Amino acid sequence: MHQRRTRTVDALRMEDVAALAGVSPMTVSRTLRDPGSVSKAMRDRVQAAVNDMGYVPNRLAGSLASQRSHVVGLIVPGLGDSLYAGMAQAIEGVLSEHGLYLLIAASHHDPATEEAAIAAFLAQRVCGLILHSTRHTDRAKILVQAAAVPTVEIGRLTQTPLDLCVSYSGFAAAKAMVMHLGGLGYRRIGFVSLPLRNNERSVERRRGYLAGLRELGLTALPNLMVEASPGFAGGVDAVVRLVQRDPAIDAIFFAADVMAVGALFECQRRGWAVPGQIAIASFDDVDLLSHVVPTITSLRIPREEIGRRSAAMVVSRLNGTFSGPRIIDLKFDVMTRESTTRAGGDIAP
Amino acid sequence: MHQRRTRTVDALRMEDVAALAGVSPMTVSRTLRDPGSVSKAMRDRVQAAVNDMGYVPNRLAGSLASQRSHVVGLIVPGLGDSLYAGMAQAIEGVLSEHGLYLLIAASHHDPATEEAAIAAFLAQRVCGLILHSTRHTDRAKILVQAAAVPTVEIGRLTQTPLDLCVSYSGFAAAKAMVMHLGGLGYRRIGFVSLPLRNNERSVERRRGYLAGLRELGLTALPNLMVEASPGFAGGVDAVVRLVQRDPAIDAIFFAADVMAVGALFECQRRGWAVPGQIAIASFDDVDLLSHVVPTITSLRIPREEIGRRSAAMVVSRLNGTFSGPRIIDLKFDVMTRESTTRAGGDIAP
DNA sequence: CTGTTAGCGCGTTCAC
DNA sequence: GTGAACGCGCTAACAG
Repeated sequence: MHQRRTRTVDALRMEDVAALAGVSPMTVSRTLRDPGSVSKAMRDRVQAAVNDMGYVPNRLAGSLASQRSHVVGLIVPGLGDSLYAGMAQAIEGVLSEHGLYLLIAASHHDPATEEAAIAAFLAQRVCGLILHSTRHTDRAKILVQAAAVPTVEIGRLTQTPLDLCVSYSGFAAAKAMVMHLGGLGYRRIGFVSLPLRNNERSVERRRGYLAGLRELGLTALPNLMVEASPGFAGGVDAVVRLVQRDPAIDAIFFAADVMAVGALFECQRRGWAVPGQIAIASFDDVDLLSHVVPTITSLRIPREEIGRRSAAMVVSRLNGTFSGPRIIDLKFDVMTRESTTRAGGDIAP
Repeated sequence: MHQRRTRTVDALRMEDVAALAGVSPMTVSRTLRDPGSVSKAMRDRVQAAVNDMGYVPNRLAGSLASQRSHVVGLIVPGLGDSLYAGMAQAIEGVLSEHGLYLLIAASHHDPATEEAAIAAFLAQRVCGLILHSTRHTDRAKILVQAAAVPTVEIGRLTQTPLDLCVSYSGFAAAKAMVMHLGGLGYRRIGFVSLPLRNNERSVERRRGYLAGLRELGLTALPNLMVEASPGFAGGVDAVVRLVQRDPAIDAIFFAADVMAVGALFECQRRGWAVPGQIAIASFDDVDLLSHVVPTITSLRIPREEIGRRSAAMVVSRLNGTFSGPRIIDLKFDVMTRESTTRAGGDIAP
């Protein structure tokens, strides 16, 4: 015969609280989840017992029973980059207002790593998923769609999201900046890209650059395009290479903010005037850009808004109050600053 | 009579996989958790069935049954600050190597908010807790200790941790920097603090500053100490206030990196020579400090190591392989850079 | 408004 | 090396 297994664990259960309060466990459960559904007398008795004992409900058991969890999964390339950290911060803020928690994993721009994280999160039965990447393995797509959990992709505006998408057009943004530089009179506009491998966003920005040139009637010169590693060092390296290849270059558009700042500092060290000899423009408006001397012209990307809206979409899907488009195209702005000012005066006619 | 509740949910269970593979659910469970404990023939049959069906196990149920979860909770002031984001990144890296996941919440430097997050995480039955703050409400302390879950505090070196602590001494670091500046010959050394309210780390750094002055035989002058808000703007504001109060000030030590950079830019705008008229030193070595012109002298804080070590401590506690001290005091370094170079030559005798 | 019953999908424990 | 029974702690569904 089996011997009845006895509880060796010391964590309190609802039953214990119920016993102290002299009610059934069900009343405790209701009191905790929906105090309004219980009479005031009961509620007070239960609350007192909960406080006295220091009872902490087991949400694992609750989620299993109710088939509903309170955890949203977020997968970003990494938290080291302030762009992703800022989005995560905004997401966490919205979720915590709604009693939801945030599980985070890093994909390191690798679809296989992302797939593993998705599988792990679905195993944890997350109630929603926010993915930075828009590029997934086939199995990842199948898993997400089978799980039928609200899923928002945020890294890029895709017309074929797994479910929902909130982002901005990197193509349009890059193009707008090139047009802006052209409007200021710049003609030899260089472009510094992030690594294009496994990164559709980089590719998209580069396409925007090329489209901008075309619209301006300028020829894309291979000498004016380089790929650089992220970070200050990448920008330093890139500006030096570009000027060596084409000393007549008059503006450089960097596909990421930190690179632009690194390049600016390198110009200062070498005595290259910014603006004057070289104008500098950047993507993705971090605080730093409006504090350096000179301040750097850049694109203001709605990163906090992407975070908030994506979290809000998950929340409204869970509430059943979702309505509106599945794809949200947020706007960006060109922030004109000192680093692109023309010598003589202002905007060319 | 009760009608037997029928499963309306479509998620697969082990039973389904087991049926397809022609084995018992138990064999599926074992195959997934410990493939070595099952014969190769069984293992292959089960794996095939799992893949065919796209089965994703339910870890909520698993954790409930085994009384063991795979989720670690992290509570930081916020993810917006790159310091915390960097730690979170390092923690996530170590945890994911060990099959653990990271739940994150922001405390916004508020003990009550922290308490709520701790309670929520314990309700989710996290298997470990990493807390940035070392200041907690009484109830938070009781909850953590009752949960008996490995807990690491990382924001500050405390001699009375809830359980474990990995950090560095902010007092010793601030003092070391002041001594360093004194050694370079600076005598009117100003100090810019972060808000002191609800922030033991700020208080500790300020104590270190005062101790350094004392050791140098210098008097602490109220005019040389200001409190500023974090961020570039705080630094801009602080440097201006300090110079107005005491035009003879020869060095300023900022208790946070971004403030120091903001101050440097403001000096450039106003034509105050750095170094020369004012030397600038900073706390907490972000990349930016070694890229600006001039580069900024600062303290290199072992933030990644704090992240890695704290996660490793949780992991080893879970493994039962933990040994070693409960409090780990990591070392910092003074990084001497251009912003504190003396006019004539180098270090004073 | 409150209590009873019957699982949620697994892992533990034991027997084979 | 494999299977059967039982319960982890909670909530859904229903009866009163």
